[in-house]
Amino acid sequence: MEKVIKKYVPMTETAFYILLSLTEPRHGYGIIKRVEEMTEGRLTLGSGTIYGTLTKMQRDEIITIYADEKRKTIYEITDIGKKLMRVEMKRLKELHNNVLRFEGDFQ
Amino acid sequence: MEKVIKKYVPMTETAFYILLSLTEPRHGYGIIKRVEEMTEGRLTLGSGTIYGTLTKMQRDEIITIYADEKRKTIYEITDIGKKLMRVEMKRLKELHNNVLRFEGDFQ
DNA sequence: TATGACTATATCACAACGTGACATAAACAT
DNA sequence: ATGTTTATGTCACGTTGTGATATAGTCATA
Repeated sequence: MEKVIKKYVPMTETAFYILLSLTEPRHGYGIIKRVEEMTEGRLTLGSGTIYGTLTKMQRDEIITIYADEKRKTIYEITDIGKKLMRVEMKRLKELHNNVLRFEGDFQ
Repeated sequence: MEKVIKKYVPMTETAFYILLSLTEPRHGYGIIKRVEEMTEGRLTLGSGTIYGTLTKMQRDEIITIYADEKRKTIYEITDIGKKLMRVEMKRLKELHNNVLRFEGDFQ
């Protein structure tokens, strides 16, 4: 297990949705809009969050630059990033199982 | 929507499992053991995490003291805490739906 | 009865994270 | 021209989880 996966799991909701939006290459602003769409407006990422996180993820080789246009830096997910997502998704399934198991106790 | 719910959602995995373990009243150390059990050993909470979080949650009336024995302070979840858990569980279901929708893209 | 393992709580410094404010500027429609 | 949207970046701030450190009671066993 790569060290970087331990570092990123458990992932924050923010980081998870950023990576989930990279099913195809996108730039920062495009990610913000895509996350809004996927969460039906519930989640709007701040500019500090998105550009800070993208820089950090690029440093850790979770994502990489796909294209560098004048006013857009477009990122794509790497193979390490995909592996990270598989691990995180497994954790989210465990979480979901526990939700189903115990939700009756909180009604 | 109570202010405290906005403050606690999205919840960290740690906070979520602490509350999920309170399907019945427990003390700090008992919560640590219960969370280990629920996650099959994956998650062991540090002492700083558990006692810090319990103090904070008590201050915010998410949990309350159920019994105060010599060497054990036993907590239970409040009605506000249960409502918070219902909101958080709804969010986790949205997350899980998105996992199912897009997991194929990360294989 | 001493020894070690386990139970139980508490505090502290530290690093990491998300956030909004602020700044800058290009693109585009009215 | 004017305002809105697109687009990126930096910064200070508060919150969080964590492990180290400390303290101490309980319990089995050698």
